[in-house]
Order: sequence, then C-alpha cells, then structure tokens
Amino acid sequence: MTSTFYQNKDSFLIAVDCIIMGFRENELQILIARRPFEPLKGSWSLMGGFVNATESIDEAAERVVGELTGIDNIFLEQVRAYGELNRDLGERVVSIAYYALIDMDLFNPSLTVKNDTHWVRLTQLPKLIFDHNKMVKDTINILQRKAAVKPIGFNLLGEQFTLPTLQSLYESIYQETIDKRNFRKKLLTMDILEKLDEKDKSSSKRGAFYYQFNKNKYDQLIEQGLHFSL
Amino acid sequence: MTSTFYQNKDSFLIAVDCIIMGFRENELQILIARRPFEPLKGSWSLMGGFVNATESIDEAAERVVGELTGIDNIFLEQVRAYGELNRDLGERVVSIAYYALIDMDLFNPSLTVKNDTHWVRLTQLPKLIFDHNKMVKDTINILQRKAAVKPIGFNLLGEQFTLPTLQSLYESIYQETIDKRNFRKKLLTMDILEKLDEKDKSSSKRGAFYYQFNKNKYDQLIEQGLHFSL
DNA sequence: GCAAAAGTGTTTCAGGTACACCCATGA
DNA sequence: TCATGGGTGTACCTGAAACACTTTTGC
Repeated sequence: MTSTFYQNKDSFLIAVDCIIMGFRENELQILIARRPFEPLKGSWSLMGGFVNATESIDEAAERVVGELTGIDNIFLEQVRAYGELNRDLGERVVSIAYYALIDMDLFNPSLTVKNDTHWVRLTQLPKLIFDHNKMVKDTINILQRKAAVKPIGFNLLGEQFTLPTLQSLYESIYQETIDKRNFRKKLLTMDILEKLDEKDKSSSKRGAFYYQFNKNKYDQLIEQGLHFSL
Repeated sequence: MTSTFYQNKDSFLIAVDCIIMGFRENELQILIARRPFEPLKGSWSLMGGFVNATESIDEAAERVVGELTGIDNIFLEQVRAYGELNRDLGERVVSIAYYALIDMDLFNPSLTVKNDTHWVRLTQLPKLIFDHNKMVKDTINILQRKAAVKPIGFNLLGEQFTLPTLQSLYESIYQETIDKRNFRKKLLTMDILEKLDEKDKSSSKRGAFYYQFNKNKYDQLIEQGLHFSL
C-alpha cells in the first residue's frame, strides 16, 4: 500500500526485544540467546525480531515470545522504545522492548536447543549486545514498581505455590530479605490467597502448604477501592 | 547508507507525539493544535512530527517541543510507543509519545498563532485524532504515579511559587482536594523548600509568601536514602 | 534425637488523617 | 468593618517494622 499522505518522510526498521523472565530455584531467571546473525553473531542478546508490516508491535512481541517459549497467553507488557541513532551496529533500528513473565514449568526445554537460548540468573546476567542490558535494567525497575502494587508476580508461578516460595519470589524481585511473619500476615489478611490441602514436600521434611491466587477476590477488593501492596 | 545486514525487512514511518503540559489558573493545561494536513485536517491533535533519519527519537521530541514552545531545556520523558496497525488513518505509522512539563510563563504566546495551537484545560480536553486521547490518559497515569514520588511537579511552576499554588497543582494532578495543614506540614518538614521574603499578592489581600525548590537539599535527602512522597 | 524448614503474635513507632480557628489586608 | 484567602497545632488511628520460639518430620 502506497500512501498519498505522508511523503518524503524517512522510514525505519522496527524491532521488538523481549525480556522473558521466569522464576526457579528461588531466583529470577532471564532467557537470552546467542545471536544467530551478524553483526555481533554469537554474542549474548535478548530475544528479538523485526516487526512486519502486517502486525502491530504488540503482535510482533507476542509472536516472538510465542515462538521462543511455546506458551500462549503470556503476560506481556511494553517497557519503552529505544531510538538512539547508533544503538544497533547493523543499521538504524528503533527497538521496542517488552517484558514477559512466564511460568517456567510450562516452558518446553527442547526449544532452547533449537533457538540456542539459555536461562540465566538475573544476578549473573552477562554483557548483552547494544543497549540490551539497559533494557533489562529498565524492566527490573518497572517490575519492582509494579509488583509492589499489582499482583503480576503470580505470573511467574504455577497455579499453586507455597508461601515460602512466594516470599522468595518477592525477595528476588526487590533484592532484599523480608520478614517471614510480616509477609505472611500482610498477604493472608489481604484474603486473596486460598489455602489448599496438599503440601509441597520437596524443600523440607515438614512440607509447606500450597496456596493459589484467587483473582475473583482480588477483583472484588479493587472494586471496593482497596489496594494490593507489598 | 544502505546496509548489508538486515534485508527484506519492512520499514515504517515513526512519529513523535508530544503531550505538552502547563499549569495556569489552578488547572493543568495541555497544548493541542488544529491539524494542518490531511487526513483529518482541522481536527484537534497533539503536537507531533515525523522522526528524521538523522536524529534519535528523543531528539525528534526535543525538536518538536522546542519549535512549538520556544523554550529550551524542557522536562521531557517518553510515555510509550503506540503501534496498532490502523492507528493512523493516513498510513502505517508507529508513534512514540512524550510528555513535557513546562512553565507556561516562559511560553511565547505568539507561537500559538503561527502553529494554530491552543492551551486547553485538561478537564475540558476535546476529542483528539487517532489514539491521542489514549496517549493523554496514559500520560496522566504516569504523571500521577511519578509526581507522588519525584519532584517533577516543580517543572510546571516558575522559580518561585506560593504554597497555595503548589497545593492546587497537586490537587489538579490527583484530581482530589488535599488538607491544607497536612500538605504544608509534609512539605515543610521535608525541608526542600526555601521561604523567600516576597509575597504574591495577586490572589489575596494578605498575600502568600513565595518559596523555591532547593534541588541541592533534595539531592542530599535522596543520598541519605530518604524519599520524597506526596 | 536432631537438623532443617514451616508456621505463628505481640509490641512499638512513625506517619497519615481528621479537624477549627486566628491573621493580615485592601476595599 | 468585613470579606477573602493565608497561615497554624493537636489528637487519634492505622499500618509498618522489629522481634523469638514452637512444630513437624525424614533421616
């Protein structure tokens, strides 16, 4: 489709770069890849792709994340646009970063071979190409702000989880330790978790009860003007 | 410059749209314009422009805001990228929104004629083209979140201002009334304002003392791990 | 029986919120 | 002198933070 409206304007390649995050072994993990093409082929890089003319930028991000994780319906939000002149060594590319929070148990490990991707601990993130480390840093800022006030952290866990696990999730988001009693008190009095009968005995002899997030109760609280806050 | 790296990729026009905000008569104001070209020529629109190949997207936003306000060194931050397929009726355009907070007293009124721009009260914002109303809404959300925790509100005022003015600024950002005594107590005990000797007598017979924001003291507080919060 | 993680209450303190009256001045 | 907006202090209450011991169970 050629236009009669906007003429003599410069046009640009637009990429999406995705910060795909998971939670395992009490640490935040991030999915990165060896870059499969030049320039900087073989360097560590976020998962990315170019936007096609037939899709919105949100759809492009969904496509990239879907291809690399094999999961649908992923929590995915835009971080921001990165548009410095020489941010990409190849040529001028404006990139829109998105972050995804996934349940790593749904991730198909065979995909890591195909795409040469690797889960690395956030605390041990290597140097990435271009401005990708900045994108991760911006994402962590958003995550810290947003997880404090919206229950997005649950996207990183399975349907059911224990309170010790949930606490260690928040501890690794904020990079600080939290008092166990205060944490449980706050969450349980909020009344958005449901205690199950089963226990997870994988990390202690006694076992910890499973809980699950009750979205309906959460929505009711919000309607009443109350606020989630951690 | 033609590239040998990324071939057969689609390219896009990229625009910046700027939410330029000021504060006058105890209300937030926003600068909008009659669109000077088709499609939708004559409709209300945010101030925008296309990004050139020779500038970063931040620079493009600075250029647009500079041209329209005649002010340098404006507080300007990215809102986010908007990339729906048919968001622009002309053709496919990805837009990056930026918001600017300016001191309206520095604004050159003659520029409104030249650019057919108008200051309108935020509470009386008309229907704008495309997704521009959504951009404004997203901006207000960011402003409310950010003004609560960083002293960005001062960008909307001149060097000196009275406490009643400052309070009404925050009231119009949050769209709710604030108790006068509590507001003053919080700000003054924070010790980031300096009281001047002059009074502003324009809005009362008694007159209200001018204050000014002391950035050095503010920076010291932050270094000490304390936090601004309103 | 012991090591290792799960679970449980109370006190203290700071900060937020509610609230009403006097002051200065120009007209 | 009066109308208008500027300026001030206290009491209460809620929510955050600090803090230590008991329970369960596999080995």
